[in-house]
Amino acid sequence: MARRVRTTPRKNPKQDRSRATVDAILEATARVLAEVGYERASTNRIARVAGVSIGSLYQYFPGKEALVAALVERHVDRVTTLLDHAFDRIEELPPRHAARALVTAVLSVQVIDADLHRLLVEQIPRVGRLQRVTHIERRFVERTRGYLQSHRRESTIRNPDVAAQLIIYALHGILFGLARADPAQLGDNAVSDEMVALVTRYIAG
Amino acid sequence: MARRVRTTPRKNPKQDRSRATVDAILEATARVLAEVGYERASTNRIARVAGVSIGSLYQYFPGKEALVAALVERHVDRVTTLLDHAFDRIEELPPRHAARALVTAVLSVQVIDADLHRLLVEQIPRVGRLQRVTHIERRFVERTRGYLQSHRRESTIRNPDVAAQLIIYALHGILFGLARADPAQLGDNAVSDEMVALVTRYIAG
Amino acid sequence: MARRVRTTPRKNPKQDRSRATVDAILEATARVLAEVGYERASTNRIARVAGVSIGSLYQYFPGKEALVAALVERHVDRVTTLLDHAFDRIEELPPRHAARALVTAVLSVQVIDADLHRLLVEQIPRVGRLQRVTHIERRFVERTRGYLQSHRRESTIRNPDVAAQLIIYALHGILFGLARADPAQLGDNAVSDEMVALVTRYIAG
Amino acid sequence: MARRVRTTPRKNPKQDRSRATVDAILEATARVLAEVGYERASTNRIARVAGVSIGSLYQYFPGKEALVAALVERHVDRVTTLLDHAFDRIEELPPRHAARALVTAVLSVQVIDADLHRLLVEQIPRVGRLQRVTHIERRFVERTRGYLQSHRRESTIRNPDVAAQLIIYALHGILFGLARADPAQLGDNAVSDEMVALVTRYIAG
DNA sequence: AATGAATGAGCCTTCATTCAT
DNA sequence: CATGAATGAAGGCTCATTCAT
Repeated sequence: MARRVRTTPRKNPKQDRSRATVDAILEATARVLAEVGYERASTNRIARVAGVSIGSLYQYFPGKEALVAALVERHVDRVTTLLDHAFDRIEELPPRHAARALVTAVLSVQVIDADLHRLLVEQIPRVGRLQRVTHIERRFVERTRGYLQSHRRESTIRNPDVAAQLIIYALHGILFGLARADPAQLGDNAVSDEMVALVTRYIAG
Repeated sequence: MARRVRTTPRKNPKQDRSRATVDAILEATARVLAEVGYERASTNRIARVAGVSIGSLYQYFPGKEALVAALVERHVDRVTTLLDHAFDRIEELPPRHAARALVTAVLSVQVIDADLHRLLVEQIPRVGRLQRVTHIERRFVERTRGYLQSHRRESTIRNPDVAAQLIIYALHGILFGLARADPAQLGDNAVSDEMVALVTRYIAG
Repeated sequence: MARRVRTTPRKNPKQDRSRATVDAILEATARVLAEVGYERASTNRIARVAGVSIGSLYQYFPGKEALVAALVERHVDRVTTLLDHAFDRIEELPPRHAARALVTAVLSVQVIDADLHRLLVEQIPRVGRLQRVTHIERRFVERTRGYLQSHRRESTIRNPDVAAQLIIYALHGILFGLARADPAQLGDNAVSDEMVALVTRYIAG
Repeated sequence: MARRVRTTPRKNPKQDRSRATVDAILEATARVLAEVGYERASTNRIARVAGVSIGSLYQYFPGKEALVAALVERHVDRVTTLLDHAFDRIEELPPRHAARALVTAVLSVQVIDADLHRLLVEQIPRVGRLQRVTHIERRFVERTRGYLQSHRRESTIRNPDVAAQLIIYALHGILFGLARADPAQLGDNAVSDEMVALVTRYIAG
């Protein structure tokens, strides 16, 4: 179904000049992706937007997939970091407050780079190893399960495995559903309060 | 940003032979889309798979986008019909039971044509008018809001507008989250029960 | 050392129009090859010279190698036919006269398409299956050995295996040596007489 | 037809380090040429194999053709030297023995650098001044003619001009014919004896 | 209507070559 | 002198689309 194509960078930039080039290329990739989508994003276009020759682009990345893969990598790293810190705090809280912290954490993913995140999740064909985007999700699920397990006594949840998935997928779905329907709502307190209510009633019944 | 291209069928098949041709083409489109993705699905390939000459294909569809659009159209129609019937029944039920009926309805979307649905939602670049896929979602939200409003007295929901969105997006997210993570769970009763619990506690909390 | 690339034609021309296209392409391939050599012969250039779009070229041939392979095929077929007829006659002759007939046959290869033959033998990188050019040579050797064996009694040759190779390679070498140094000599009777002498003394010495 | 490109080295290595660099580059050129052929031999690749930066390569050679030209030059020089010494001895011999000495000399070309020789003769596009490879051949012919002329009395040859060409081209052809068909035979005494017989009968017939 | 040959814009990619460091 | 980042012309190839038959 999919030819395997190398998606790892070709060389690690050693000099400052090259690092700048690589950055410009990735920045341009994100922009072009946002503007015209994966399909219509061509390496030539990306190079042009980056203000870099097509040759330079290929010096560092073996193709379009690699560009996106690098972008994903970077984004996943950032989000994972953010997320782990958030959960370190949540761990200590009782369900009532954990729910709000959780919702806040999920919403904050948008903050890092809202457009990019949607882009990467929605627009990228799920070819091969790009699935790393779902890594974030798995990690969210993992930590949520951990929480539900250790707070079993204070919670109505009897099946942490399933519940953790439902919670995360639900929040994720809400996030993107709202983004699709009307992004403005994402900043609305009434909305986040309602999200908190949804989760609170579920886990603290 | 996007060339406007005609995406409506060129002619309505009046004769049976034509209808058969059109069907073969759409079927082939779905298959090829599933096999290689939108980007690498070529009209020539689709024509070949359909056992039809490329010329004939263009006789009925003005281009690749139109093929996908027609596929979407067909799918949306089917799902919408299914959905409307489901909601006609839900309307009558009290929140406790409505929750289960709703979950069932949402899960049944998968039943119609699981792969196609995911395909259309995930893989199709959001170019222009393909957003019609989200039509289904909007309709679900609409009817859910209707339900919440008319059953306000029996429910804890105070903000039907927001709540309807959360519920639908949440269920949608769960549907696809599970499909991504482990499709087998979709048939698991423990899972659907938990989904029901999530919704029930929220609206009948 | 060499990526394997398909070198067989993509489709067999069914209509007259396509046959004409294929012919034009092959003719152009030969011309371009002669003009600029294999390395600098680009598919785009060939298409241009053929008065055909690059797309058409790729409709029939998957790449440069395939073009040359087709050319080789055609040439080899022609030469092989010519050669077999010549040997049918030689078979009957005593060594003295066989030598002249052989020299004539070898020289006649030039007649079919002198430039093309040199081109194919000399200029084509010996990638993979292009070695079919040497098919001609092997066949010449084969039939010469057959002759030497069946005429053993009238000849001084004791080792037909080696001798057949020497004779053919020698004549081949002379052919191309003269062509390189001064093609005009190829039509000179003094030269062909001397070639006959060389072979005659060797086998009927 | 061919852009004129400088093919002479840019500077003469004066220091030992430079000479080592140049040698490494030429060695790498030969290796890469043998591995992937002229067409796919890139200067970057050669530089990498030579363990030298691409910049350094261009410090000494103005381009790819120059690399090959230098290689040719070196090879031609070596072979010419070898050949001249051989002929100095042949000059003194009567035809019977001269034939063997000649065959030995021709075969010894292979010894110097068999692969390289074939490479240079066969694979190098006949662009422009690379024809210098044929220089060797011309020189062989020259000296053979000289021999035939001065030994006219002991020989059956009446036309030294033509005969010299035939002999050299024949031996050359045999050399490469055998190399193509089965290189192992090149070391076989039965084969060299037969080559001697071919020449002996011709000139001393 | 159906066919499929032909088209050519445009994408991906390589590689000889330059030049600032 | 050496380095290697950067360049961009040019080639290979695909594929949406048209149109003569």
